[in-house]
Amino acid sequence: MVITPKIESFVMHCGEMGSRWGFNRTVGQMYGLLIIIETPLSAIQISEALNISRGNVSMGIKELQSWRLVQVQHKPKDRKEYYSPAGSIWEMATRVFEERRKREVDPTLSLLRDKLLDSPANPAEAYAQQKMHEIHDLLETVTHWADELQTMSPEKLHTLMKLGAGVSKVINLKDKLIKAK
Amino acid sequence: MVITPKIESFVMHCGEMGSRWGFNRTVGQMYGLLIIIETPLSAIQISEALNISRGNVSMGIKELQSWRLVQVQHKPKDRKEYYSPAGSIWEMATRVFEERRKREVDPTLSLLRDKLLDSPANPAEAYAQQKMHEIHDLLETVTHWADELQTMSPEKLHTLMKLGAGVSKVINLKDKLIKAK
DNA sequence: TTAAACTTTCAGAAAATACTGAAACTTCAG
DNA sequence: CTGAAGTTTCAGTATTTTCTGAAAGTTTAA
Repeated sequence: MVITPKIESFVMHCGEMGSRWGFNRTVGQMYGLLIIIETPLSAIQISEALNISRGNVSMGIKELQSWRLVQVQHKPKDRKEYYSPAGSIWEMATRVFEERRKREVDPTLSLLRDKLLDSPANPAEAYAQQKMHEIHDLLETVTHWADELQTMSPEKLHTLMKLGAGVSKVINLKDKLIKAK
Repeated sequence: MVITPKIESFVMHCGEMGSRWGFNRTVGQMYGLLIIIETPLSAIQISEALNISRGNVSMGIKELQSWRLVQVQHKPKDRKEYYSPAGSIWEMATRVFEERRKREVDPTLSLLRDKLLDSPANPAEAYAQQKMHEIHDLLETVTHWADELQTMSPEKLHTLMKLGAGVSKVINLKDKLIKAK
């Protein structure tokens, strides 16, 4: 495994960004390393490359697995487990996005649903519920939209994104077609 | 300012989610409180409602301002500053999204651009650069797409989201129209 | 000016989070 | 079975982040 300064700086960057992306520094570094190095790596290789303890690698792998971002492989005549990123870059982005939604949006959505069940006891609560309702609707719309985007194939999604604001025109077009009926 | 158990549980939830949304617990609570209480609140009111120090409120407000999520107001005959959420729920979501992109994506994009400037020194670097290139392109596409969505009016965006996977059909339609030329 | 009313800053304390390393556990070849 | 080769767990430690409260700074009415 060759780690040149360029590769190292990418890995360290992933570490620094780690916490912003939803995991911690070492997990970020581990993931960066697995992506940037072509061959699958064993736990001990990761631990040596990043100068972190074997135990920490084990915990980090577990974390990455909970995000469905790594795959385990075995080599013949070797009992070690070798890790590599699960799926293409595109799929990884999709997974991070999806998992983050689960962690960042779903709990709030369920709390709001719950709070919106019973009726307000006074004007302050009436206002509060109105706001909660707005947030709930927004999150639900966004969640639903994200769900649907994810059922689209990467290619179609790519087309859609490349289309950019052009989508707006296409929608106008559609509106006109409908009205013209 | 009336804080019923229902309102309190919303505020506490915002605190718990805070770190997942990009800020810390008290900042999350403060923001939740400002959203859910109709009247603008002074720093001291916030500090009392949440049982946190006056200094912490000052730092929290600063943080929320850096996210462009709060507004300051003044009441006549009163020197205190009163805080309230900036913009509609929809605008808030947009801002959080935008600011997070700035913090989570932009630094990586600029690192990648930099690393991709010079040519690979060996096969390991060639592989690494190929991966960096893939990530770069993905992030650039997504960033660009997000930029364009943000220039759309909230209503149009809402229409687009409600349309959901239907977008896919509209795109197909567009393709057919083009090909039919 | 002055001083009251407010805000901000920041050093140090407290709390939360991450990391280590050794022990416990698992697996499998012989 | 046994033990070598590996993985996981977790108590304790280290590091990072957050919070407090007192001091310094700012603004304005009189």
